[in-house]
Amino acid sequence: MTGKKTWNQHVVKKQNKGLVLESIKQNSPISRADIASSTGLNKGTVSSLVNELLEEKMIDESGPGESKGGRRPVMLFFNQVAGYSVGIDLGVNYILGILTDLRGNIISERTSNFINLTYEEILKELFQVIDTLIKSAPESPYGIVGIGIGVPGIVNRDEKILLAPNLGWRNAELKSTLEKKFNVPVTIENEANAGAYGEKNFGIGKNNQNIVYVSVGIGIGVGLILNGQLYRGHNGFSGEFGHMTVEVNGSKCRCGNKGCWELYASEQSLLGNTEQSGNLNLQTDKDHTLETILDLAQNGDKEAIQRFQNIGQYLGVGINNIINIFNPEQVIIGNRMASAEKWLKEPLNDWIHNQTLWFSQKDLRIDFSHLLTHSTALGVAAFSTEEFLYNNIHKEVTVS
Amino acid sequence: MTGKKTWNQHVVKKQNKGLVLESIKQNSPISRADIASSTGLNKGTVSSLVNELLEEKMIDESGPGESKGGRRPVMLFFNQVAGYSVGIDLGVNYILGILTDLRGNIISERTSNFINLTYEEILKELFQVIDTLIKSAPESPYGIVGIGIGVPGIVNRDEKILLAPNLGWRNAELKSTLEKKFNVPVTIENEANAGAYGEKNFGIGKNNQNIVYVSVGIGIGVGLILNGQLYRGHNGFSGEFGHMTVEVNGSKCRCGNKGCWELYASEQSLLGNTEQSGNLNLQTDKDHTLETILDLAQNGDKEAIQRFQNIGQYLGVGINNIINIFNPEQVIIGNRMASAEKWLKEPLNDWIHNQTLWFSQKDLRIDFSHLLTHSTALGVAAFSTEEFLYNNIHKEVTVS
DNA sequence: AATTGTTTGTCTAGTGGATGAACAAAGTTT
DNA sequence: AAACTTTGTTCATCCACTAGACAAACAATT
Repeated sequence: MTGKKTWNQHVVKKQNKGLVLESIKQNSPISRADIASSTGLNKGTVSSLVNELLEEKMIDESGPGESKGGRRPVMLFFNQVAGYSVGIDLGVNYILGILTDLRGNIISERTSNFINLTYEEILKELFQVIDTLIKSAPESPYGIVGIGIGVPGIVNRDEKILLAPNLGWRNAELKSTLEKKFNVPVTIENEANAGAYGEKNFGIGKNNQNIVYVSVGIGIGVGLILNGQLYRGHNGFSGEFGHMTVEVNGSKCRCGNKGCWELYASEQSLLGNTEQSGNLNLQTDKDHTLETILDLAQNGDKEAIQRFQNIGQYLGVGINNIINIFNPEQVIIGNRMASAEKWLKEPLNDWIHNQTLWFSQKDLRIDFSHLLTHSTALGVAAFSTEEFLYNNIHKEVTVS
Repeated sequence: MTGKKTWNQHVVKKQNKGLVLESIKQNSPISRADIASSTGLNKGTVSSLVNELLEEKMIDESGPGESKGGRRPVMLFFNQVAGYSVGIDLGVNYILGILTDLRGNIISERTSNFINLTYEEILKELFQVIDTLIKSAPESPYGIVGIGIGVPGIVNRDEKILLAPNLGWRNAELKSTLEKKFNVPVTIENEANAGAYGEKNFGIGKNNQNIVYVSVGIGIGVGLILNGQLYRGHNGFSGEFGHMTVEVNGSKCRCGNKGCWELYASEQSLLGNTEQSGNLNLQTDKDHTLETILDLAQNGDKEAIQRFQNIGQYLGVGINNIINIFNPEQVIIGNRMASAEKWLKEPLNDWIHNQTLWFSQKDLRIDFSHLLTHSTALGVAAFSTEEFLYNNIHKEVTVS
């Protein structure tokens, strides 16, 4: 019988200050008077909160703006370069690292590709990527506000990596290792969850409150934004849609189950590693990657196109289930497979239009990510940024 | 850019008062001092809030309790008879109505069975049930605090019934009709959502924050409690799991789709109305109901038992998907089919233990409802109660 | 150019609610 | 009986928001 917090005026102030900051971030340039009328707060309250934010260098004052028939307003801007955030997409055979400002603009980027490295070797590579990114950050009042890592695996509520099958990791304590080394807050999150968060904040999912993000790569992961916030499940590992049964008597999956969705609708299926890829026989049938098959399709290869269309349809099967379950506003298809939008879109939409209950199709959007491979890195970077913006503004920080 | 609320001391007071009331409701009898230490609020604050609640007759003071080595405390009780709530489970061929006190204890109950009535006839029946229940309520300070109706259909965010296929309703404005007639707040909710809420508040789902409630009757509906609160989806109609695809090339469903879960795991399948019920031929094969088949199974009829086991397994298929998706703490199987727990349990558990990812099985409970057919009515009654308890305690109410 | 009215932003007094400490009442323990 | 504990109230204080007055800065009108 705890967990519940008492409420006092400190909470009120923190919330209102966050509200003012949010208002400036979303609508800058904006005057104090406009903030007061749009938030409903008193002019005086806004004035004092704005002054605190100015002292903390979270916002900037510019010269006077346009008059609306009276005294000219002082325009306020969100200081997006008050600090920087590091976001890492840790893939099976690559690291994609970015440095973003507080608005999520990518300031610098660094990638590293590898095959079959051990945990220690990947860690070394990771340290190097992060080091380079941190060094590339311009001088700023708050410096690096945090590091976020997106991983293809199961992360529990304590941000411990329980299992990352494709990396061969188990029970990795990455968070504490990194926090000790870099001395900033570190967030570890599942790749699909982070991608969903990235799309909500910077991508095509802006302003939507109920989003299902389907990350289609080697496997399939799903990130859920429900009622405007990321849903993680009881232990932190929701969204394991990849192992949803779509054929009760289908092929065997390495998870032990049969007929799992990701056998039919992921890169695995495309590359012909499963029975389901069927009789197709793409020339040599070996050494193909998503990229080479994309090239073939681009050049009109019927077999390649057929494979994509097949995947599109199976994506439809699973997404249909998801829609009936969640009644989302939007479904976003992201990660590597999103590059094949051109061939996936039609069979996918066809399946859904024919199969989904009519009332669930109302107001429903199905989109392909525009951030493509950057959703995850942007998402994890945003975790740190948000944490910094709305949980640290009440502290008495000495600004350099 | 609205929707967000400003925070002021009124909100703080309302929240704290709710916290105190909740504390008394959960832990009565309890003293003011204990409330202060368990909530973290100041003794003085608790004292003044408690006195307001006493004036409002929401709580009662009893005589002194046991001393812990000093002055004896004054014990406080939640006044569960300060008002009453009406909850209705509106089924396809029955109405189950209950009157509950503020703790969800059933005070009186009334059912009505019918076949093939028109909307107007059902309405008339409904009015009569509600009237009887209201008249059965003892004298109390607040009287009837609200009426809740659970319906087997799609309810949107404005609580309009968009579609109730088995009732043959479309676009029914039940809420306003009832509010005009009875002049109290009315809540309309989907039957499975209400059932989930009922189980969380009064049933086997108490104290769990992430619950999936599977209502198995003629169809299958699912109610979701995520992060401790009911998730309704963007337009209010999440949980249409009944039409989740479990066999891509399965039998045709009336929804237009193929291989829907509810064809294989609901009463429909049990009663032999679908291809899936297979070669079984239960004597006459007609005029059977869930109850008669239960009787047969009870008497050791192998065919009947086989049918239940078959359904148990298919329940496992769908629930397995649900677990992988939501990583819930608990799955509750409710509604009419829950009576067959004895035969369903084993095949269901077997399937899940074999098929579900190991990490999702951690801390997972699979339970059958004990409230049985009462989950929904209790749930909708609780909507009104909760609304009354935590949104009306700040008003200046004149208590009779 | 003077007047009038509007908009912006600050300042001050006032309000509501939480807090901490003092205190009385009513116990138990020694 | 004296000393200590626990309970619950009271009161002065603190803190954040609000209302309203006010000055500064501007546009529109005369």
